[in-house]
Parts: sequence; C-alpha cells; structure tokens
Amino acid sequence: MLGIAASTSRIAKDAGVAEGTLFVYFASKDELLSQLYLDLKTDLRITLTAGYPSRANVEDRFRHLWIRLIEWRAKNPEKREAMRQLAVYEKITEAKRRAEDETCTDIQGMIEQDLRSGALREQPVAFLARLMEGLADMVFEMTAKDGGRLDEYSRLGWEALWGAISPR
Amino acid sequence: MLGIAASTSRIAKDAGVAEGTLFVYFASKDELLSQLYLDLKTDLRITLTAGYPSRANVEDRFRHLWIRLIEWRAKNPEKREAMRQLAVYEKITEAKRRAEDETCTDIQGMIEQDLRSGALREQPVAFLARLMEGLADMVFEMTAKDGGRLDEYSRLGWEALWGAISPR
Amino acid sequence: MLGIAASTSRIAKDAGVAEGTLFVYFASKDELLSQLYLDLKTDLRITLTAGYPSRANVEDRFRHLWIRLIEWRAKNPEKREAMRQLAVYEKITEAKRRAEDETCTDIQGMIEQDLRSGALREQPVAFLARLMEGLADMVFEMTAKDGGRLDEYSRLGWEALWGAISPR
Amino acid sequence: MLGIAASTSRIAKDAGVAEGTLFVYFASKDELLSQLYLDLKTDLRITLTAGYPSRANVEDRFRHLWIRLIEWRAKNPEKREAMRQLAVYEKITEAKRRAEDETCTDIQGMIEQDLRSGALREQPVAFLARLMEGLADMVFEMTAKDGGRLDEYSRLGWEALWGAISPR
DNA sequence: CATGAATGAGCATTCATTCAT
DNA sequence: CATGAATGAATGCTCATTCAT
Repeated sequence: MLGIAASTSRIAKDAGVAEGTLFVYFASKDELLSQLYLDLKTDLRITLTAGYPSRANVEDRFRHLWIRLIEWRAKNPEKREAMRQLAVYEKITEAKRRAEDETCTDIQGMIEQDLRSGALREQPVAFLARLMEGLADMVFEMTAKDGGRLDEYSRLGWEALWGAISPR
Repeated sequence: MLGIAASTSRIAKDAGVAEGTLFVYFASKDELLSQLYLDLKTDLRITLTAGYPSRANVEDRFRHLWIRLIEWRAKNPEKREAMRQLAVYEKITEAKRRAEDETCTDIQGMIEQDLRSGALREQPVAFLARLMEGLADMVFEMTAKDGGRLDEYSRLGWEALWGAISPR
Repeated sequence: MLGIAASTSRIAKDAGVAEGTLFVYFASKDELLSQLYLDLKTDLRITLTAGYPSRANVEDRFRHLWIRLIEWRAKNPEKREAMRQLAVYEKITEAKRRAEDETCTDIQGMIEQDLRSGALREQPVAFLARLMEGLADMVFEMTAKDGGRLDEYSRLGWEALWGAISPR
Repeated sequence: MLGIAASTSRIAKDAGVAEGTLFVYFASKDELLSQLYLDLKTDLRITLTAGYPSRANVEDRFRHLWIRLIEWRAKNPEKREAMRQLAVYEKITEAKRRAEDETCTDIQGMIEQDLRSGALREQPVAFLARLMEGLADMVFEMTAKDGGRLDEYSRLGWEALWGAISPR
C-alpha cells in the first residue's frame, strides 16, 4: 500500500532498498510522506495539463480537465487512495500548501482570462480546484457503491461542476 | 483531539475516565469510533432539520439547510474535524453506511417532490448530500487560509451549490 | 473453564454471582484458586476412599484405588484439567502442601501395615501417591493421542504401577 | 524465570536485549516459547544420549539414561522448571508434538531390540519415556521437601522405574 | 452481605529511527 | 552511501481488585 498506514519497513521492501536507506534520503517518515504527496500531485498535474486545448472555449477546456481527472483516478486507484489519506494527515501541512500553490498557479494560467471576461463565475482559483477534486471524489464513491456505471456518474459530476462554476 | 489519531489513553483522559473504563462501554477502539461517528452525524442531522421551512420554495429550503450546515461547523470545529478524520477511516464502514442511510432518508423526505417536479436536477440523493458536505468543507478551508471572511465564502459556496443542483 | 486462565468475571458468571461477591469470600484470586484446588483434591479423595475393600489383599486394594482414580478422571475431565493447571501454579504452594498432607494421611492409613509387612516396597507414601497420579496422567495422555482405548492403557498403567511399588 | 508467566519485558531484560528485539527473532511470544521448549528438549536429549553404553545389558543401559536424567535436572533446575510449565501450556502443541517425536525416535532406536526380545515389558515408547520423566519429577519433588538426600530418592526412583518397565 | 461499574497497572506487540559495519 | 539488526516508546486491550450503593 502507498498510504500512511504502510510501515517504513514495508515501504523500503516495496522500493527494493534497505530500511535504513530510506533515512539517508528522508530525515523522517513525515518528510517521506510529504515528498510522496508532492510527487503524486505533480503526476496528476502533468496528466491534466497534457493536451490541454488552449484554444477551445471555456466549457470544452474545463471538460478536458474533468475527463482527464476522472481517467487518472480510474487508472490509478492506489495513487488516489494514497492522496486521500495524505490529505487528512496533519503532519505534512507544508507540503500540502506547496502542492496547492503549484496546482493553483497551473490552473490560474489556464483560466485567468475566463474569470476576467465573465465566462466563469467570479471565485478563487483554489475554490474551483477543490470543487473539481471534491466532485471527482463523489463520482468514484457513488460508482463504488453502485458497483459500476462510472460513465453515468462522470456525466452527472460534470453537470454539477459546470453548473457550479459557470455564470447563471 | 477527537480524531482517530488520539490514543485510547488520551481519549480516556479527555473524557475524565480511566483507560479501562472505555472498554467497559466499547468492545474495541473501532467500536468507540463508530459510535462517535454516528453520534456526530445524528447531532448534525438534528441541527439541520430543526426549523426546516417545509412550505418555502425549494431554493429557500435548501438555503436553510446550507446555512444551518455552515453554522453547525462554525460552532463545532472540533466535531467537524473528528468527522473528517473518521470519514476516511476504513474500519468503521458499517457505521458509515448506517449514517449515510439515515442522512439520505432524512433528505429524501425533504426533496422527493422537488426531484419529481423538476425543480431540482435529477440526481441521487447521496450525491446531493455529499455535494453539500464537500462545499461546506471548501468554505471552511478557504476561510481558514484567508483568516476570516466566512460570510463571503459561505455565499460563494451557496452559489456553487445551487448552480450544481438546480436545473439550468 | 475451571483453570487458572479463567478470568474472575468469567468465574463469577459461571458461579451465578456478581463479580464483587467473589471477593467477599476470597481475599484474592489466588486464595480462590487455592480453595478450588483443595476442593478438587477432597472430591477425589472421597471418591477413592468410597468402597475401599479394607479386607482384601494389598494388590486388590491398590487395584481398587487405581480403577477409581481412572474412573474419576474419565468422568471429570474438566476437573482433572483444572488440577493439572493448578499443580504448576506457584502461588498456591501452601494449599498444595495441605492437600498433599491430607492425601498422604489418607493413604498412610490404608497401607501402613503393608509397608511394614514387606508386602510393598519400602517407600515414602508421598512418592507412592504421586506415582499413581503420574501414571494416571500418562494413561489419559496416551489415550487422547490414540483416540480411544482407555481400557488398554489403564491395564498397562496398572502393570507399571504394581511393578513399581511391589517388591521384586 | 524462564517460564510462561514471565512477561516479555522480563524475558528481554533477562536475555540482555531490548523488548522489541525479541520480536525480530520470534513472530510472537508463543513462537518464542515453542522454540524455548524445543531447545530445552534437544539439550536434554543430547545429554542423555552422550556416552550411551550401547553394548551393555538393558538394565545398565536404562540406568545410564536414568542417572543422566537426574544429573541434568540437578544441574539445570531452572531449565526443568521451564519445561514443566511449558508442558502444560496449550498454545505450543505443535512444538510439543515435534519434541516428543524426536525423543521417541531417539529412545526407540535404543530399545527396539529389547522390546522385541522380551527384555522389557511390552509398552509404547512414549509411555516409557513419560514414565522416566514422571519419576524424575517425583525424585526432585521429594528431595526438595526433605531438603536433600537426592541419592536416596534417585535410587528409589530407579527401583520404581525398573520395576515398572521390566517384565515380572 | 451482595453488587457491578470503575479502575489502572500490566501485557504483547508494532514500528520509526539509530548506528556500527 | 547503503545496510539491517537493535532499539524502546507508544499502543490497544485485559482483568484482578475496589468501593459506593
């Protein structure tokens, strides 16, 4: 497992190194988890950004981000689970702040124009970013409960997202 | 702290009882946490339901729920933090299922009519409930970061929520 | 279970009294166990003594004791198990000493004459008593392993016993 | 103490290692106790076997085993006490089975011929092995009570043993 | 006397971290 | 730098014992 619960010995074994080696590179387990969190976030950001249709209209551009986000989670359930656990782990606050800064900077560049032009409801970028995450969470939770139908819930999530961020 | 991370000895001390006393009432720590989760959820549900304006239009009725939800969290930050941690704790699944059932049944009664009449976008009740929760999370996270301005973010959250659940 | 491992709460429940009541009658668990040990030993001694054929020859008299002993164990496996556990429990030494005194006094009366007349090999009564116990243990262990055949092993045990205590 | 009653922290302290170190080598306390039991049994078997006079007559050969057994116990009272406690501990059954198999295989080789030739009364090897053990127990118990005189009781024990296993 | 809720010392076990090699 | 054996503080849990009712 990639989560907090994994012991350092387990992590070391999975990584194919000795237990002590971990502490050559990370001063503590929390530092290791911080780095893991940052890596996961970077991995996700790269995925979202790749092939971003800069020239499309705002709805299509957001739909692109949404679809990529759903795909990434569908393909990397264990990474998502790890992120979910790390997100509520208090001892890596600094890493979370940095990760959010980076995510926001990324998205900021993509939508600055839209916010100014009124194509999106006025709102903080961080709020918008979290909204996407939260809705994606829901999509997968609902899917897990029903035992399938990801497409259906993905569409539902998109509608909620677009309704929430677009102007009336 | 009221969260998972708290050791039994810490919980006992906070509760003003001996460590062993905990296990007189709960067979295990997980059972204790399950009960805590159910209690917190019930506490919240009662708050939301109190004074519900059954006769108002759907938007006003939802705004009531939203405002109550924000108020509850503002007044009980430690309860909210506990719920957040418990929500990602896997060993109390059964308790979570029951809690959700109860929440959904509650809300179901309130909005069944609206879903049928088209006053709300068609969507699972569970989805809608989680959406409210998720948005409330965001409101407080943003507030915490900015160091205040709850009113502002509460309004922003409400707009996103209403945009997400009402028909276009 | 009647053994040491049983908790006081379990013992109390089995006895149909409240947990606290135990300590009205016994100052501590060890005292309770001591009394249990003495009671078990007395129970056994009574069984052995009942119907003792005082007038028979020494071999028949011992065979009587042996058969009774085997029967008691066969009928009361849980009592025997309790005694076995108590026998290696260090904190009830005093009770064990007393129990042995009583057992020996009993047997002493039965065989004093035989030891003096040379009908039995010269040996301490305690030794002889323990020999019977030890051989009975063996009989049941072997039987348990083989899954039956108590008669067979009982006969084997008797032969060993008689060989061990009778003069050459 | 080397027995079951000893806590892991006590065992660790006696062994001169940290508490955690114990669990590097043994998955659980029961595994530790199992290994301890096997080691003790092996230690004893080696002692008994060393210098066994294969060519002597059956009585002398058995007397050799008996004397060695008494000597081992006299020299290693704490080992004997540990074995006595472990013998009634149910959670190491597998270890006990293996230990007995090994002991019996050992003795079997020594006396197979004698059983067949009628130089020994017909009986299971396990029975015979336990008989020796039980008698040795008695010898030491009696000695402990009287405060000495091991020689005297050892002789008495031997006579009982030989009477019990040799043909009439 | 009888009760049983409350206690807290004690237990086996885990695991992040250290350090001699 | 890399290793992995050793560490010991911390954890969830048990249970003999106490004591107010």
